[in-house]
Amino acid sequence: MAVFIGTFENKVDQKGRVSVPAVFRQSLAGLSFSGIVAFRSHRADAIEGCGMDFMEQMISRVSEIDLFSETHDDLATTIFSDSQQLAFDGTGRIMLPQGFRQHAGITDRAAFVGMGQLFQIWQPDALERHKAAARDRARAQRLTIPAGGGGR
Amino acid sequence: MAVFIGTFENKVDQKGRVSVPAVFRQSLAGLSFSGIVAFRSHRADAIEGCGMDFMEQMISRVSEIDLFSETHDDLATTIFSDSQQLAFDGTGRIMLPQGFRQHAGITDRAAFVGMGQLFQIWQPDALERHKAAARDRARAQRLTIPAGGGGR
DNA sequence: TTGACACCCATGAAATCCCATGATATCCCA
DNA sequence: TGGGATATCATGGGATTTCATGGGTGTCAA
Repeated sequence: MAVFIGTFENKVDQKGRVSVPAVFRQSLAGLSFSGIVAFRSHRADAIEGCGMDFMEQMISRVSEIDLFSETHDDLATTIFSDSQQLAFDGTGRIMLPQGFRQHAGITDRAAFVGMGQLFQIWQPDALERHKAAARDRARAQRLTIPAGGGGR
Repeated sequence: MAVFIGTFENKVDQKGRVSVPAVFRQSLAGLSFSGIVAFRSHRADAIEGCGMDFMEQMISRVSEIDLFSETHDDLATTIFSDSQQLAFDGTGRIMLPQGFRQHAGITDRAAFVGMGQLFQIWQPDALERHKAAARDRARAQRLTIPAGGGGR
Protein backbone atom coordinates (compact mmCIF):
# COMPACT_ATOMS: atom_id res chain seq x y z
CA MET A 1 0.00 0.00 0.00
CA ALA A 2 1.26 3.45 -0.89
CA VAL A 3 1.92 5.61 2.15
CA PHE A 4 2.19 9.39 2.19
CA ILE A 5 3.68 11.25 5.13
CA GLY A 6 4.99 14.77 5.61
CA THR A 7 4.53 18.20 4.10
CA PHE A 8 6.46 19.61 1.15
CA GLU A 9 6.17 22.94 -0.59
CA ASN A 10 7.15 23.25 -4.25
CA LYS A 11 6.91 25.87 -6.92
CA VAL A 12 4.39 25.88 -9.72
CA ASP A 13 6.08 27.16 -12.88
CA GLN A 14 4.56 29.17 -15.68
CA LYS A 15 3.53 26.08 -17.55
CA GLY A 16 1.58 24.89 -14.54
CA ARG A 17 4.06 22.18 -13.62
CA VAL A 18 4.95 21.09 -10.08
CA SER A 19 7.44 18.58 -8.83
CA VAL A 20 5.80 15.83 -6.82
CA PRO A 21 7.99 15.28 -3.72
CA ALA A 22 10.52 12.54 -4.31
CA VAL A 23 9.33 10.49 -1.33
CA PHE A 24 5.81 10.47 -2.70
CA ARG A 25 7.08 9.42 -6.10
CA GLN A 26 8.89 6.53 -4.51
CA SER A 27 5.66 5.42 -2.83
CA LEU A 28 4.02 5.54 -6.24
CA ALA A 29 6.73 3.62 -8.07
CA GLY A 30 5.86 0.42 -9.85
CA LEU A 31 2.17 1.08 -10.32
CA SER A 32 0.31 0.49 -13.57
CA PHE A 33 0.21 4.23 -14.17
CA SER A 34 3.27 6.41 -13.65
CA GLY A 35 1.70 9.49 -12.13
CA ILE A 36 -0.98 10.46 -9.69
CA VAL A 37 -4.75 10.45 -9.77
CA ALA A 38 -6.25 13.70 -8.49
CA PHE A 39 -9.69 15.04 -7.69
CA ARG A 40 -11.22 18.02 -5.95
CA SER A 41 -11.75 17.58 -2.26
CA HIS A 42 -15.39 18.22 -1.45
CA ARG A 43 -14.63 18.98 2.14
CA ALA A 44 -11.79 21.45 1.73
CA ASP A 45 -10.31 23.84 -0.79
CA ALA A 46 -7.68 21.37 -1.76
CA ILE A 47 -6.89 18.69 -4.29
CA GLU A 48 -6.80 15.08 -3.19
CA GLY A 49 -4.20 12.81 -4.69
CA CYS A 50 -3.54 9.10 -4.71
CA GLY A 51 -1.90 6.40 -6.76
CA MET A 52 -3.50 4.29 -9.43
CA ASP A 53 -3.52 1.35 -7.01
CA PHE A 54 -5.95 3.22 -4.80
CA MET A 55 -8.19 3.93 -7.76
CA GLU A 56 -8.06 0.32 -8.85
CA GLN A 57 -9.20 -0.62 -5.37
CA MET A 58 -12.12 1.74 -5.75
CA ILE A 59 -12.99 0.23 -9.08
CA SER A 60 -12.97 -3.29 -7.80
CA ARG A 61 -15.17 -2.32 -4.87
CA VAL A 62 -17.61 -0.46 -7.04
CA SER A 63 -17.70 -3.42 -9.39
CA GLU A 64 -19.09 -5.53 -6.58
CA ILE A 65 -22.30 -3.56 -6.97
CA ASP A 66 -24.70 -4.71 -9.67
CA LEU A 67 -23.75 -3.25 -12.99
CA PHE A 68 -26.22 -0.70 -14.33
CA SER A 69 -27.97 -0.35 -10.98
CA GLU A 70 -28.64 3.20 -9.91
CA THR A 71 -26.29 2.84 -6.97
CA HIS A 72 -23.49 1.65 -9.18
CA ASP A 73 -23.90 4.43 -11.69
CA ASP A 74 -24.26 7.18 -9.10
CA LEU A 75 -21.16 6.08 -7.26
CA ALA A 76 -19.09 5.51 -10.36
CA THR A 77 -20.08 8.86 -11.80
CA THR A 78 -19.39 10.72 -8.59
CA ILE A 79 -16.03 9.13 -7.98
CA PHE A 80 -14.47 8.66 -11.39
CA SER A 81 -15.86 11.43 -13.55
CA ASP A 82 -14.19 14.28 -11.71
CA SER A 83 -10.85 12.61 -11.20
CA GLN A 84 -7.92 13.08 -13.52
CA GLN A 85 -4.80 11.12 -14.26
CA LEU A 86 -1.74 13.38 -14.05
CA ALA A 87 1.34 11.74 -15.49
CA PHE A 88 4.90 12.35 -14.34
CA ASP A 89 7.29 13.89 -16.83
CA GLY A 90 10.91 12.77 -17.01
CA THR A 91 11.83 14.66 -13.84
CA GLY A 92 8.83 13.77 -11.71
CA ARG A 93 6.63 16.75 -12.33
CA ILE A 94 2.91 16.82 -13.08
CA MET A 95 0.74 19.41 -14.80
CA LEU A 96 -1.85 20.82 -12.45
CA PRO A 97 -4.89 21.53 -14.62
CA GLN A 98 -6.40 25.02 -14.54
CA GLY A 99 -9.60 23.88 -12.85
CA PHE A 100 -7.75 22.18 -10.01
CA ARG A 101 -5.52 25.18 -9.41
CA GLN A 102 -8.58 27.35 -9.28
CA HIS A 103 -10.41 25.10 -6.84
CA ALA A 104 -7.49 25.16 -4.43
CA GLY A 105 -6.51 28.78 -5.05
CA ILE A 106 -3.06 27.68 -6.17
CA THR A 107 -1.01 30.11 -8.23
CA ASP A 108 2.77 29.81 -7.93
CA ARG A 109 3.28 27.56 -4.92
CA ALA A 110 1.76 24.24 -3.92
CA ALA A 111 2.04 22.28 -0.70
CA PHE A 112 1.87 18.49 -0.72
CA VAL A 113 0.50 17.02 2.50
CA GLY A 114 0.70 13.34 3.34
CA MET A 115 -2.56 11.95 4.72
CA GLY A 116 -1.71 8.27 4.96
CA GLN A 117 -2.97 6.45 1.91
CA LEU A 118 -3.89 9.72 0.21
CA PHE A 119 -2.30 13.13 0.05
CA GLN A 120 -3.58 16.62 -0.52
CA ILE A 121 -2.33 19.59 -2.51
CA TRP A 122 -2.94 23.00 -0.98
CA GLN A 123 -2.24 26.64 -1.49
CA PRO A 124 0.44 26.96 1.25
CA ASP A 125 -1.18 29.75 3.25
CA ALA A 126 -4.56 28.08 3.20
CA LEU A 127 -2.86 24.93 4.42
CA GLU A 128 -1.36 26.72 7.41
CA ARG A 129 -4.76 27.97 8.46
CA HIS A 130 -6.26 24.55 7.92
CA LYS A 131 -3.58 22.81 9.95
CA ALA A 132 -4.04 25.17 12.87
CA ALA A 133 -7.80 24.67 12.83
CA ALA A 134 -7.47 20.89 12.62
CA ARG A 135 -5.04 20.83 15.52
CA ASP A 136 -7.41 22.90 17.62
CA ARG A 137 -10.34 20.65 16.86
CA ALA A 138 -8.35 17.52 17.59
CA ARG A 139 -7.26 18.94 20.93
CA ALA A 140 -10.68 20.26 21.88
CA GLN A 141 -12.36 16.96 21.17
CA ARG A 142 -9.46 14.82 22.39
CA LEU A 143 -9.53 12.79 19.20
CA THR A 144 -8.00 9.36 19.25
CA ILE A 145 -7.15 6.71 16.69
CA PRO A 146 -9.11 3.46 17.06
CA ALA A 147 -6.88 0.54 18.06
CA GLY A 148 -6.30 -1.86 15.19
CA GLY A 149 -7.01 -5.58 15.46
CA GLY A 150 -3.56 -6.50 14.32
CA GLY A 151 -2.67 -4.03 11.69
CA ARG A 152 -2.88 -6.18 8.60
CA MET B 1 -7.50 -3.96 -16.02
CA ALA B 2 -8.79 -1.22 -18.31
CA VAL B 3 -9.44 1.92 -16.32
CA PHE B 4 -11.46 4.93 -17.37
CA ILE B 5 -11.13 8.08 -15.31
CA GLY B 6 -12.01 11.69 -16.04
CA THR B 7 -14.30 13.72 -18.24
CA PHE B 8 -13.38 14.91 -21.72
CA GLU B 9 -15.40 16.93 -24.20
CA ASN B 10 -14.65 16.60 -27.91
CA LYS B 11 -16.22 17.81 -31.11
CA VAL B 12 -18.29 15.71 -33.45
CA ASP B 13 -17.47 16.69 -37.01
CA GLN B 14 -19.79 16.74 -39.99
CA LYS B 15 -18.99 13.17 -40.84
CA GLY B 16 -20.03 12.04 -37.38
CA ARG B 17 -16.51 11.40 -36.18
CA VAL B 18 -15.24 12.02 -32.63
CA SER B 19 -11.80 11.66 -31.11
CA VAL B 20 -11.75 9.19 -28.26
CA PRO B 21 -9.68 10.80 -25.47
CA ALA B 22 -6.06 9.73 -25.66
CA VAL B 23 -6.02 8.34 -22.11
CA PHE B 24 -8.97 6.11 -22.91
CA ARG B 25 -7.26 4.91 -26.06
CA GLN B 26 -4.23 4.00 -24.02
CA SER B 27 -6.40 1.99 -21.64
CA LEU B 28 -7.79 0.16 -24.64
CA ALA B 29 -4.45 -0.50 -26.27
CA GLY B 30 -3.41 -4.08 -26.84
CA LEU B 31 -6.88 -5.59 -26.96
CA SER B 32 -8.02 -7.94 -29.67
CA PHE B 33 -10.09 -5.19 -31.26
CA SER B 34 -8.64 -1.73 -31.82
CA GLY B 35 -11.65 0.41 -31.03
CA ILE B 36 -14.49 0.55 -28.56
CA VAL B 37 -17.64 -1.44 -28.03
CA ALA B 38 -20.70 0.75 -27.58
CA PHE B 39 -24.40 0.33 -26.90
CA ARG B 40 -27.31 2.50 -25.86
CA SER B 41 -27.74 2.84 -22.13
CA HIS B 42 -31.18 1.60 -21.12
CA ARG B 43 -31.14 3.77 -18.02
CA ALA B 44 -29.90 7.09 -19.30
CA ASP B 45 -29.74 9.19 -22.43
CA ALA B 46 -26.20 8.16 -23.02
CA ILE B 47 -24.02 5.68 -24.84
CA GLU B 48 -22.14 3.10 -22.84
CA GLY B 49 -18.65 2.27 -23.99
CA CYS B 50 -16.02 -0.26 -23.05
CA GLY B 51 -13.26 -2.40 -24.46
CA MET B 52 -13.72 -5.79 -26.01
CA ASP B 53 -12.29 -7.42 -22.88
CA PHE B 54 -15.05 -6.02 -20.73
CA MET B 55 -17.70 -7.02 -23.21
CA GLU B 56 -16.45 -10.58 -22.96
CA GLN B 57 -16.72 -10.33 -19.18
CA MET B 58 -20.29 -9.09 -19.42
CA ILE B 59 -21.20 -11.96 -21.69
CA SER B 60 -19.94 -14.47 -19.21
CA ARG B 61 -21.70 -12.71 -16.35
CA VAL B 62 -24.99 -12.66 -18.18
CA SER B 63 -24.57 -16.31 -19.02
CA GLU B 64 -24.68 -17.07 -15.32
CA ILE B 65 -28.27 -15.93 -15.30
CA ASP B 66 -30.73 -18.72 -16.10
CA LEU B 67 -30.64 -19.36 -19.76
CA PHE B 68 -34.11 -18.93 -21.30
CA SER B 69 -35.25 -16.80 -18.36
CA GLU B 70 -36.92 -13.56 -19.23
CA THR B 71 -34.19 -11.55 -17.52
CA HIS B 72 -31.53 -13.31 -19.50
CA ASP B 73 -33.22 -12.65 -22.79
CA ASP B 74 -34.03 -9.05 -21.98
CA LEU B 75 -30.48 -8.26 -20.97
CA ALA B 76 -28.98 -10.08 -23.87
CA THR B 77 -31.31 -8.33 -26.27
CA THR B 78 -30.86 -4.85 -24.87
CA ILE B 79 -27.13 -5.00 -24.49
CA PHE B 80 -25.62 -7.45 -26.90
CA SER B 81 -27.89 -7.00 -29.87
CA ASP B 82 -27.53 -3.25 -29.65
CA SER B 83 -23.76 -3.27 -29.28
CA GLN B 84 -21.53 -2.15 -32.08
CA GLN B 85 -17.81 -2.29 -32.54
CA LEU B 86 -16.59 1.17 -33.42
CA ALA B 87 -13.07 1.02 -34.80
CA PHE B 88 -10.46 3.73 -34.39
CA ASP B 89 -9.30 5.44 -37.53
CA GLY B 90 -5.66 6.42 -37.98
CA THR B 91 -5.93 9.33 -35.57
CA GLY B 92 -7.98 7.69 -32.84
CA ARG B 93 -11.45 8.73 -33.90
CA ILE B 94 -14.60 6.64 -34.08
CA MET B 95 -17.78 7.08 -36.10
CA LEU B 96 -20.77 7.58 -33.85
CA PRO B 97 -23.69 5.93 -35.65
CA GLN B 98 -26.79 8.02 -36.27
CA GLY B 99 -28.97 5.97 -33.92
CA PHE B 100 -26.54 6.37 -31.04
CA ARG B 101 -26.25 10.10 -31.56
CA GLN B 102 -30.00 10.36 -31.58
CA HIS B 103 -30.42 8.33 -28.41
CA ALA B 104 -28.02 10.58 -26.54
CA GLY B 105 -29.10 13.82 -28.17
CA ILE B 106 -25.59 14.37 -29.46
CA THR B 107 -25.14 16.79 -32.33
CA ASP B 108 -21.80 18.57 -32.52
CA ARG B 109 -20.22 17.91 -29.13
CA ALA B 110 -19.73 14.74 -27.14
CA ALA B 111 -18.52 14.25 -23.58
CA PHE B 112 -16.69 11.09 -22.55
CA VAL B 113 -17.07 10.20 -18.87
CA GLY B 114 -14.96 7.63 -17.10
CA MET B 115 -16.93 5.23 -14.91
CA GLY B 116 -14.10 2.99 -13.81
CA GLN B 117 -14.27 -0.12 -15.90
CA LEU B 118 -16.56 1.44 -18.49
CA PHE B 119 -17.27 4.90 -19.77
CA GLN B 120 -20.25 6.80 -21.14
CA ILE B 121 -20.73 9.27 -23.97
CA TRP B 122 -23.14 12.14 -23.34
CA GLN B 123 -24.43 15.32 -24.81
CA PRO B 124 -22.33 17.71 -22.66
CA ASP B 125 -25.19 19.73 -21.14
CA ALA B 126 -27.16 16.60 -20.30
CA LEU B 127 -24.06 15.21 -18.67
CA GLU B 128 -23.72 18.22 -16.39
CA ARG B 129 -27.28 17.77 -15.20
CA HIS B 130 -26.73 14.05 -14.75
CA LYS B 131 -23.55 14.53 -12.77
CA ALA B 132 -25.21 16.96 -10.39
CA ALA B 133 -28.15 14.61 -9.89
CA ALA B 134 -25.89 11.61 -9.31
CA ARG B 135 -23.86 13.54 -6.76
CA ASP B 136 -27.01 14.63 -4.94
CA ARG B 137 -28.42 11.12 -4.83
CA ALA B 138 -25.12 9.71 -3.64
CA ARG B 139 -25.02 12.26 -0.85
CA ALA B 140 -28.68 11.97 0.08
CA GLN B 141 -28.48 8.21 0.39
CA ARG B 142 -25.05 8.43 1.96
CA LEU B 143 -23.74 6.04 -0.61
CA THR B 144 -20.28 4.84 0.22
CA ILE B 145 -17.82 2.49 -1.29
CA PRO B 146 -18.32 -0.99 0.12
CA ALA B 147 -15.55 -1.31 2.68
CA GLY B 148 -12.74 -3.48 1.43
CA GLY B 149 -11.80 -6.59 3.34
CA GLY B 150 -8.30 -5.45 4.07
CA GLY B 151 -6.98 -3.03 1.57
CA ARG B 152 -5.43 -5.49 -0.82
C1' DT C 1 -23.56 7.46 -59.63
C1' DT C 2 -24.34 8.66 -55.18
C1' DG C 3 -23.67 7.87 -50.55
C1' DA C 4 -21.22 5.82 -46.77
C1' DC C 5 -16.98 4.96 -45.00
C1' DA C 6 -11.97 3.93 -44.63
C1' DC C 7 -7.66 6.13 -45.41
C1' DC C 8 -4.47 10.03 -45.99
C1' DC C 9 -2.50 14.51 -45.14
C1' DA C 10 -2.38 19.29 -43.00
C1' DT C 11 -2.68 22.36 -39.03
C1' DG C 12 -2.40 24.91 -34.60
C1' DA C 13 -2.45 24.46 -29.84
C1' DA C 14 -1.00 22.16 -26.00
C1' DA C 15 1.54 18.76 -23.56
C1' DT C 16 5.83 16.35 -23.16
C1' DC C 17 10.63 15.56 -23.77
C1' DC C 18 15.21 16.87 -23.10
C1' DC C 19 19.06 19.30 -21.47
C1' DA C 20 21.15 22.65 -18.24
C1' DT C 21 21.54 24.66 -13.63
C1' DG C 22 22.23 25.28 -8.74
C1' DA C 23 21.27 23.66 -4.29
C1' DT C 24 21.08 19.89 -1.00
C1' DA C 25 21.80 15.67 0.61
C1' DT C 26 24.51 11.47 0.63
C1' DC C 27 28.50 8.73 0.13
C1' DC C 28 33.19 7.38 0.79
C1' DC C 29 37.65 7.20 2.38
C1' DA C 30 41.45 8.76 4.77
C1' DT D 1 34.95 12.14 11.97
C1' DG D 2 36.02 15.64 8.73
C1' DG D 3 35.43 17.10 4.15
C1' DG D 4 35.82 16.57 -0.68
C1' DA D 5 33.57 13.80 -4.36
C1' DT D 6 29.26 12.15 -6.00
C1' DA D 7 24.30 11.56 -6.39
C1' DT D 8 19.69 13.40 -6.02
C1' DC D 9 16.38 16.84 -6.39
C1' DA D 10 13.74 20.88 -7.70
C1' DT D 11 13.61 24.19 -11.22
C1' DG D 12 13.91 26.72 -15.79
C1' DG D 13 13.28 26.99 -20.61
C1' DG D 14 13.81 25.62 -25.60
C1' DA D 15 12.80 21.89 -28.87
C1' DT D 16 9.87 18.20 -30.17
C1' DT D 17 5.89 15.36 -30.20
C1' DT D 18 1.21 14.46 -29.41
C1' DC D 19 -3.47 15.49 -29.82
C1' DA D 20 -7.79 17.04 -31.54
C1' DT D 21 -9.66 18.75 -35.55
C1' DG D 22 -10.49 19.85 -40.47
C1' DG D 23 -10.73 18.47 -45.07
C1' DG D 24 -9.53 15.72 -49.40
C1' DT D 25 -9.50 11.26 -52.04
C1' DG D 26 -10.25 6.51 -53.14
C1' DT D 27 -13.24 2.38 -52.83
C1' DC D 28 -17.03 -0.47 -52.46
C1' DA D 29 -21.91 -1.30 -52.70
C1' DA D 30 -26.53 -0.21 -53.40
